[in-house]
Amino acid sequence: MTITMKDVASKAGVSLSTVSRVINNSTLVSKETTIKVKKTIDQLDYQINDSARALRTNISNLIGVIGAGMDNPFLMNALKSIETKALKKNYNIIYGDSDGELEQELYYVNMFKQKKVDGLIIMTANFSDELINSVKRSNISTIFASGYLDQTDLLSVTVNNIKAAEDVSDYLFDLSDYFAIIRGPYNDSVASKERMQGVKNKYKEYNIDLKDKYISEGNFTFESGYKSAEILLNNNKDLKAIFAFNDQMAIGAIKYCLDNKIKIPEEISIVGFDGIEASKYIKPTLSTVFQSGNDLGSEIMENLLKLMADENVENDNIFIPHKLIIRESSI
Amino acid sequence: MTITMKDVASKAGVSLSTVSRVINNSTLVSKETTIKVKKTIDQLDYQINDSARALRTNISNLIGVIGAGMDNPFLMNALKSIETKALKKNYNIIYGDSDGELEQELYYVNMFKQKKVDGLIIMTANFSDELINSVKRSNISTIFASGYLDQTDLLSVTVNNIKAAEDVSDYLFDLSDYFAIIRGPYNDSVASKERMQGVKNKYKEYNIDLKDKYISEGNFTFESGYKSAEILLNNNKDLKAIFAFNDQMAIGAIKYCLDNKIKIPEEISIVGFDGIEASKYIKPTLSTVFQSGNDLGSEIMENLLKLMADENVENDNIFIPHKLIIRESSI
DNA sequence: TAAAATAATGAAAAGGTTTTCAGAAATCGT
DNA sequence: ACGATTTCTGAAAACCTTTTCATTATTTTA
Repeated sequence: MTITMKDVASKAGVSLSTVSRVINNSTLVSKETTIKVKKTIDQLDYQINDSARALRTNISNLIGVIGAGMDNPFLMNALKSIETKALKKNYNIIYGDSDGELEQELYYVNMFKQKKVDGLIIMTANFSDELINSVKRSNISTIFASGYLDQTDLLSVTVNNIKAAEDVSDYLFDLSDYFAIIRGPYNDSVASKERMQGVKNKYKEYNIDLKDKYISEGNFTFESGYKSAEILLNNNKDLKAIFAFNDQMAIGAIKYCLDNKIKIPEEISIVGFDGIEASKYIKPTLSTVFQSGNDLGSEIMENLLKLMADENVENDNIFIPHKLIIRESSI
Repeated sequence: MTITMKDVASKAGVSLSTVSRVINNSTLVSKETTIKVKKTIDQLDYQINDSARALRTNISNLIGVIGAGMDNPFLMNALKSIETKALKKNYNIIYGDSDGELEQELYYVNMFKQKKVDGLIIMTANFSDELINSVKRSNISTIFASGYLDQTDLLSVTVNNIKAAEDVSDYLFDLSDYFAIIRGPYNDSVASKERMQGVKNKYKEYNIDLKDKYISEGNFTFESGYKSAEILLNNNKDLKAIFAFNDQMAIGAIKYCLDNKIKIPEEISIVGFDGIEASKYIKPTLSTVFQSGNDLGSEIMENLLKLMADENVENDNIFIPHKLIIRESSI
């Protein structure tokens, strides 16, 4: 039923090989033949069978991406950028969202192995050993992109979470004797872990005790930010500043303050992380660490392409720029 | 280099066919052989070659989705739901974002044809004739999901944009003699067109003149909402209500009002569309037409699976529920 | 117990490409 | 004008599965 190269060949009166050559822009076919074949391809509305091609060439033109959280605008910006870059090189993105479930992640890695993806991008919240091992065994060119990796044989692209958190800490210590933190899930997020590290570094540097009651665990949602703000403000009567590990939680925290007539930034300063578009359009506008999803995506793809081409990649851990942007939610 | 079924077969001391049978859970292989083969598969870490399988079976286990706007949380919710449902049936999602470019869309349809996707979901902003024709020619089971389609041989799943806009109109006419609209791009969005139709219906029903100056064209971004609010408020001194065709634009409009000390809802009521999570966390909270991305995704997949299984689908145009939710931004 | 049915296995074809190898036709150099 | 290149084309193998058909071994039936 479906039209194959064979049909094209016989209709055009040439051999299979010739048709294939035309399709792949081989130089060794005469101009007239090329035209003739192309015309028949159009006439028959012939479509390449990518499975057959992939089988033969061992190239799938597929890049697998495993991520956590399609409700995360920053991640989606990065994904969009990845997709755009990929398409330019004729790669299609095959995306699997794990929702943070390890089992899902492993399942996806397996599926992607079977699909023989040419490259793999891991943007999961956490990098479990099982995941890393499964990826390593696969021998697929892979970029990790939620945080730093200490394994020298693996490549990561990420914002410098530690440094960024240190920047925020420095800024907030200027405003107040201490500040509270709305972090991500304790065991499930590299980014959260790293940002926490940055905070700890600064608390230590300034010799200030980082008490447990300064810290609340959220899960990167608006709602968890709202609830965390309530807890933190109740437990710390003189609290003057909160650092939330993403913008959604920061916005949730702001909402809690507004609902409870707590003045921002007069009574409390709030800083987020990511710099999503919405952070500019809430009132008060949100102070936040801006990182560009576009930057992340570009850097990921650039390096992945190098990796796939077996070129040397200069650095194990690549950082994208970040910038603390002060807006109305902090003073 | 790569391990194939042949390797498994010879190591396990059985034939190729037997290995294949074990992998595909055929009943006609003895218990012992099954165990033996499975063990060797584990030992060798054998992975199926999906290209070969797809070539042979003509089933790719791939579902193509073409969408516009990964920065649209509602769309992403739907996509997430699609993906979850798909995975349960062992389908992988291959997503292409067109950014509203027709050329991109056609390109993706072509790529997906070549990849021999088993099903196709079109969530682009607009359904151009070219796109529709290309899809039709492909003979791939397809669901359209941004708006209603009058072609009886195609299936669409969408919120009832017309009815929803009528609901909002009725509500706003209760508040004020007229209201302004922030719509989507003129030619590029079915949803916008349909919602506009709903508005027009009600203006007509109540015999009110829908003046051009009541309408501003946005592009579904925060920023365009902000700018549109400025234009509308400047051109209509006694304006009491604005209907924005999505939540982002509504939030942008709110921001403009707050920036300019225009009281919401006392001086102006604002209603959005979609009911994204953020609409609950801005201040004032946003009145909006809620539709569930989850509903949309489920309904799409359910019908797509039926379509792919050649089952009859009862309805050409399937509507998912919507609900006008009144919050603080309107009275 | 012999014939018939069932269960388990293997050999081989088919699916649609790409690519190597060989060969024919055309062009070149001298 | 002849052999040597160069240009173009075709035949056939290979990629890795699934599946049909045939075959052997086992169990059932009368």
